Amino acid sequence: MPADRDVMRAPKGMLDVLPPESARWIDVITRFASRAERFGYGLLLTPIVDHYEVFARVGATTDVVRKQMYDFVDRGGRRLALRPEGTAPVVRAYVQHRPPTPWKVWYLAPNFRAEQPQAGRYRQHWQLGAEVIGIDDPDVDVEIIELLWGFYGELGLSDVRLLVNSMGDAETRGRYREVLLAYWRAHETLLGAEMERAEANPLRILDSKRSDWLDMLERAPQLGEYLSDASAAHFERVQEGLQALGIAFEIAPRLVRGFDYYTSTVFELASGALDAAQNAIGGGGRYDRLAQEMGGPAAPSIGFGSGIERLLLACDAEGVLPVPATQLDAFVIDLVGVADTARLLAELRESGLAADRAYGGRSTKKQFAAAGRSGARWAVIIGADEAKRGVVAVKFLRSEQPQCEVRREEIAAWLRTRKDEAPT
RNA sequence: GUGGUUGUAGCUCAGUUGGUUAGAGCGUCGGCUUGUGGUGCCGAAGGUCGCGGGUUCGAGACCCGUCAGCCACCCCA
Repeated sequence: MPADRDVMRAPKGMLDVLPPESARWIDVITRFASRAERFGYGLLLTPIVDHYEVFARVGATTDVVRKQMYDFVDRGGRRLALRPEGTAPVVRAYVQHRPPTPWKVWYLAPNFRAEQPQAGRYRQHWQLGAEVIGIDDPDVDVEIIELLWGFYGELGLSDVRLLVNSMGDAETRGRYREVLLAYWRAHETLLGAEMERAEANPLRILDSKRSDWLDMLERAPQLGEYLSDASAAHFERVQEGLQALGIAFEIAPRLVRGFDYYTSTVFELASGALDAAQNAIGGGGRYDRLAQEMGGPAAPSIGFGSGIERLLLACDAEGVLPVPATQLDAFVIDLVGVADTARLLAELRESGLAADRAYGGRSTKKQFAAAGRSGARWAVIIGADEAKRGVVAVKFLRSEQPQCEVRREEIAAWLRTRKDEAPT
């Protein structure tokens, strides 16, 4: 049996998010939810586990599926897996329920991948994402990128690069694959042990970060040259749409991304403030055949995922989205142990004010210290003398205004009025 | 999964060529006569030196293993 100290802690590569840091999560999630709803997307909630096959369909050469999945057999003998990525469950839900298209949904969900953890790379990480199922209009590609791009702007991020590319359709990819494979074979010496990987999935080598391959990669044949007329036209319209909205992008010919299901438009948003290898804060693309591959109707689709942990690292690096200051309005201080404290506190809270107190019969001094630490705007003091006269004392904790008295029955309304007048 | 690096109180870190009861700052708690916070002064709690083994008369310091964080590859958000 392992010792408590080894086991009474979050599993490797997984995080606890404590207050006050967690307040930033509320902030990020709320902004995304509000923006997505404004764009006409509705929240989709799917189970945290799905049948193994749902993810297996994502692709046989997709690493996330092949060697990073947390899968298990449940008590009914079903093979299930913790969700390793966000798109497959959405498409599965589409295939199952057949909602009218275009089906526009957003989601917030944890993903699980058993990889080697690092800062910005966790075994459980949370993604905010959006998908549009059942339409291949390039305007949708533009909209989905705009949804994500503008979200980063709303968070205050400015050092973000948008990389776009087109993977083409199945036929172009097949042709390109062969060309690329021939090219890798010509560089077999340089590839060495990685030649096996190159044979299995020639595209995967393209976005390698190895410096000794840089020259070889730059000279490699480019996918763009092999695009069909239809694919090229689609990609062209996406670029025009982005330009029309003033969204700055770069074409990244070697951007191929790690999921087999991608076709046509793919994109990635990289934070320039993160110099680590984990600088991709969001990414996605088209997957025009996935619904069919899951046994559903033809439903060309596009979507993206954005990792919350990385997003927050990028915010830290840019010095934006600080931990929000406390929102506490009032701190109730009980100087004489009167029974009214709980009642007064309840009144304030029920009237919509954020209010708190100290516990355990602390001394006056300690209660004021706690009030100061809490960041509350006012201390509402119940003393023997005041209670006798039917009033409470109000002290301003964030300014030098003199302390005043307010009638006991009016205190909630009194604080509400002042809170609404000057919300600081 | 591969390679590298780090690991001392809740947090950030000291800890001299291995040598007695392991330190500081911040934070927490308490006190400075019990009705007024943020500053000040005093005090306290809090550490199996990540864990296990080894070398040694003696290990927080050295060696091996292991776990965890971090970095690169890989992959990706």
